[in-house]
Parts: sequence; structure tokens; C-alpha cells
Amino acid sequence: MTTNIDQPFNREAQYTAKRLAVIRSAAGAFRRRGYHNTSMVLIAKSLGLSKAALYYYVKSKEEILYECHIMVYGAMDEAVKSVRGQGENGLEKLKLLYGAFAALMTRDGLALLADVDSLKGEFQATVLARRGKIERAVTRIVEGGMKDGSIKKSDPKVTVFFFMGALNWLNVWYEPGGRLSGEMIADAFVEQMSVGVAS
Amino acid sequence: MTTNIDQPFNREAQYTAKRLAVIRSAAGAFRRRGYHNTSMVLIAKSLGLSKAALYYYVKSKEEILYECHIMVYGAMDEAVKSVRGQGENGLEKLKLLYGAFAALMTRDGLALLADVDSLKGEFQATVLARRGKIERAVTRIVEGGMKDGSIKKSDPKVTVFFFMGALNWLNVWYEPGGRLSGEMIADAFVEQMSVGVAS
DNA sequence: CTAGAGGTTGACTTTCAGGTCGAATAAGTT
DNA sequence: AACTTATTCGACCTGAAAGTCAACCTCTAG
Repeated sequence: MTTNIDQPFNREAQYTAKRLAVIRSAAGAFRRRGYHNTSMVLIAKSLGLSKAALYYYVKSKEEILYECHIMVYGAMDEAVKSVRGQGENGLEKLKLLYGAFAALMTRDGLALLADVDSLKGEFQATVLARRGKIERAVTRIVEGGMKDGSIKKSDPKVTVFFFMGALNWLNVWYEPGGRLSGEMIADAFVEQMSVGVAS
Repeated sequence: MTTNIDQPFNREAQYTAKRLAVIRSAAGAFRRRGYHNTSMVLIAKSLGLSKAALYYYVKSKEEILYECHIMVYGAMDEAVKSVRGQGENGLEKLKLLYGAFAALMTRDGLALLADVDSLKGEFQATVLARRGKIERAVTRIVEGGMKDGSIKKSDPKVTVFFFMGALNWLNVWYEPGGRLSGEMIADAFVEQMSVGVAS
């Protein structure tokens, strides 16, 4: 388990670090086996803890799933922010953003989980809102590209969902340390995406 | 429930038709809510049956999921077969095949379920084998296109997974009867895919 | 009309994973 | 050392959903 060695005596930091470790570890298991095929006991064991200890850091399994989603969308929001003002036109901006997204999935070990339906009420509403926000941000860039002539005119929603789907599918087949490096995949994805949408 | 009205007195046909209805209905529910969020009671109710009656047509819930997968891969195999000898080059062949795949998802209500991990032993092995077979068939076409110059040279696996991901993601956001017609989506997907991979 | 196969059911059992709790241990403070 | 707070655990509880079963309708053939 990753503890914060910089602040060994700061209890709050320790707690936060361990909580994060729980969520990251669970995220990996969810990605590999799926949410419902991953028991709390398994998550606990992979961290060398008992199931009961998990509940010291987390309120419920559903909360873990929620945090997994939020973590990814938080990182994606950052990526969106980081391309503000970058790129000469819509297409260039989109390439930067899509490359950043791909890097999140391959380099940072984050995963876009599809299991939104296992969340209820407020949790689900929030996650769907975050996902919608990202989709709109991407769509806006695509629309900008259609206006400035760098992206071929078409239905923006379909255009966006096409290449965002590829990102989601990454979770299923990409394995770190395999024949295909994350960088290679990211580059290929950016290339294939951009050629597909360019004018 | 859809019964075979052509052969009202053929019991075996009735049985087969009803069994199919169970699987199709379940497939829809699985697509919308996910496998684990769909109970047998719910599947039964949506057909106007009790849960116990379901087990007259099906051995287990897992078997239903298995049949759902097999149904899709069966249809995809057909699609692969139907493009044999068609198309002047690899790219054209790929466009035909991909269009057929998209039509399966949008027109025929089939869905590529991601939940392979909920299957165990033989079931899972078989489904993974079928999926692998499809992937190889598509990859072979792409490689052919790279040889004949119609498709840009790149790593075939990454190329294939990119646009196959889009197909999988369709399940999540496409809703029949929505603003976007199935045909429109299929056409857009074929276009975006082919431009993305063409030389 | 009725026998028996086809089809359906309510009520039951079983299993398993999420979640709780009070006790036990470790770590930090005085 | 004594006391307090942070962690952890074994054992237990619980509910939901899969799966079973014996009895009960309902056809159709003869």
C-alpha cells in the first residue's frame, strides 16, 4: 500500500493517502474484472487488509465506484483546461486533447468505467453530469473546428461519440507492459482520430 | 411475447420461439441496465411470466448471457461471410463489413455486451474464442488493405481496435427512435472509420 | 371427454457478498 | 507508564437474487 512517506506523522495525510490507495486499487480491479465481479474482500486482500478495515476509509462499495468515476472525470477536466488557448485551430486543439485523454488511460492507469448503472440517485446523477460536461466540452471543440474549416462538417454528436468510443474500449483490451506501449497507442489513436474527422 | 404464429401447433417451434424471445428480451435489458443490474424476476415480468417459467426455457442466467453473446457473434460471422469476394480492395471490403456491423447494432437491436467476465469456464472460453475469431477476420481484411495499398500501413491491431471500440460504445448511448437514426449513424461511422484508415 | 404431455406458478431453499460491531492492537501524547 | 486516539480484525447479520420443486392449469390427440 502506498503511504505518504513525506509526511509520516501527519495523520490526515496518511488517511487520505490510504483512502486513495483503496480507490486506485479498486479501480484497477473494476477495470479488469468489472464492478460486480470484484468483491470487497478481494479489494481488501489485494491491499493486505481485512474487509472491515476498508470501511474505515470508505462508506460503501458504491462510493468507491463513484470516486473512481470522479477521479477520471477530474483528470479529464484538467486535460480540457490544459488545452484552453492551445492549438491553432479546432483540429489541432482536438488532437492535443485526445492525446491527453489517451495518455490518461495508458500512462496514468486511469480507466473510463462503463458501469454507471450500478450507481444510484445522487451518485449516478453527478457522474452523468460530469460525463455530459466532458462530452459537451469535446463537442464544442469539434464544432469550433467545423466552423474554422479544420474539421469536416457532420453531426457533431456522432463524430464525437465515434472516437470517444475507442477510448472506452481501450479499458477492455489494453494491458500495461504488453507488446503495445501506451505512447504508441496514444499516437496511433490521435492519428486515426484526426484523419477521420479532418476536412 | 412473440410466438411463432406460422406454426401454432408445432410445439417444438413454439418452444424455440419462446426461448428466443426470452433471450432477446434479456439482451435488451442487459444492454440498458447491465447484466448484474438485471434480475431474473425483471426479465420474467417484462415477458409476463414468473421467474420459475424462465427456467423452463433456460438453464441459468449465465446461459442467457452466453446466448446473447453467441447471437451477436453469429450475426457478425454472417456479416463476415457476406463480404467474402465483395469489394475491389481491402478498404472497400472493410467499409462493407463495418457498415454491416453498424447495421446489426442499430437496425437489428443486437448489442455487443462487454460483460465477458461474468461468464465462467467453458462459456467464457467459447465467447472469447468467437470474439477473437471476429477480430482476426477484421484484422485480416485490414492487413489485406495495407498490402494492396488502400489502407495506410500501421499496427493492424491498434487500427482495428480503434474503430471496433466505437461500435462497442454504441450500446451505451444509442437509443432506437431517438434524434439520430440508425442508418445515419451507420453511414457516419463508416465514413469516419474509412477516412481514418485510408491511405 | 379425458389422459397425459406441455407449460406455469407460488412458495421455498440456498448462496453469497455487502455491511456492522465490539474487541483488540498499534501509535502517539503527556 | 498511563492514557487517548487511530487502525484493524474476526465474527456476525442481512437482504437480495439465483435457483428448485411439487402442485396446478391448459392444451391437443385420440
